[in-house]
Amino acid sequence: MKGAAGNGEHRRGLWTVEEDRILTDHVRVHGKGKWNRIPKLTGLKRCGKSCRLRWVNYLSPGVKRGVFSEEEDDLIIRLHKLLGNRWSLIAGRVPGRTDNQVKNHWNTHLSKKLGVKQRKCKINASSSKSSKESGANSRTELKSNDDGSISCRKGEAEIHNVMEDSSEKVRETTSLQDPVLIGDCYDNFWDPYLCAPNLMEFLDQSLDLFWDGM
DNA sequence: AAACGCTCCAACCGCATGTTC
DNA sequence: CGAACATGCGGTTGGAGCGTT
Repeated sequence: MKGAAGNGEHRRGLWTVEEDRILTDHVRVHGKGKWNRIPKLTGLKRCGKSCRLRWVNYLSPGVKRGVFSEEEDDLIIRLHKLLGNRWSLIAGRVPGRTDNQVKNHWNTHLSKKLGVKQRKCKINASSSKSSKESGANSRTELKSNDDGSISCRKGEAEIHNVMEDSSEKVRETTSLQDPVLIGDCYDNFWDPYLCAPNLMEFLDQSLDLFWDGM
């Protein structure tokens, strides 16, 4: 692992079964949050950030393991086309999947599958710079529900806004002449559905159907 | 069997934003 | 109001595991 030397206070690298058990027990009793206090309270030699990440990406009961289904792939591809590399937003729309999972899956499978060039897209704010420059609006408030599902309030609103913007752009461009791709990083990948005027309606319906089938 | 290369994904880092005091 | 702390995000790294030579 990167910086394996560490500072002596915190362990790094893969989590052991025992560490997982300690963290899980702690979260069961005290709930999520106050991650920085966990090392002190439990004796875990992990930093708070590491504890949070381990819980969110692996130990949380809402996290789905295993291979991505065709439906999930399709959903991610569509959302990525709209949102770019805003993994938390995308993950918020893919039940049971975390931003890290979605990001890894995209980088290792989907980007190859689609032949996506690893360059910045114009309007999707995919780079960390551009998303950071967009300020608070780019932030997502993810909340784990009691049933283990994940909701995303700010993200929901933003997806809505992005879809509106995209839909508007589509209307503008399609009324002129040839359709223009939302992002310029998709070669040979043109999805007529995403460029329909009723883009948002279509996507929301797709998502509803998708979740109904889960 | 050993060496090598490649793939995949868990985990880390830096930074921005949000919250508390 | 501002500093300190907490949380969350996206990019990146590195090592385990697997296939190939």
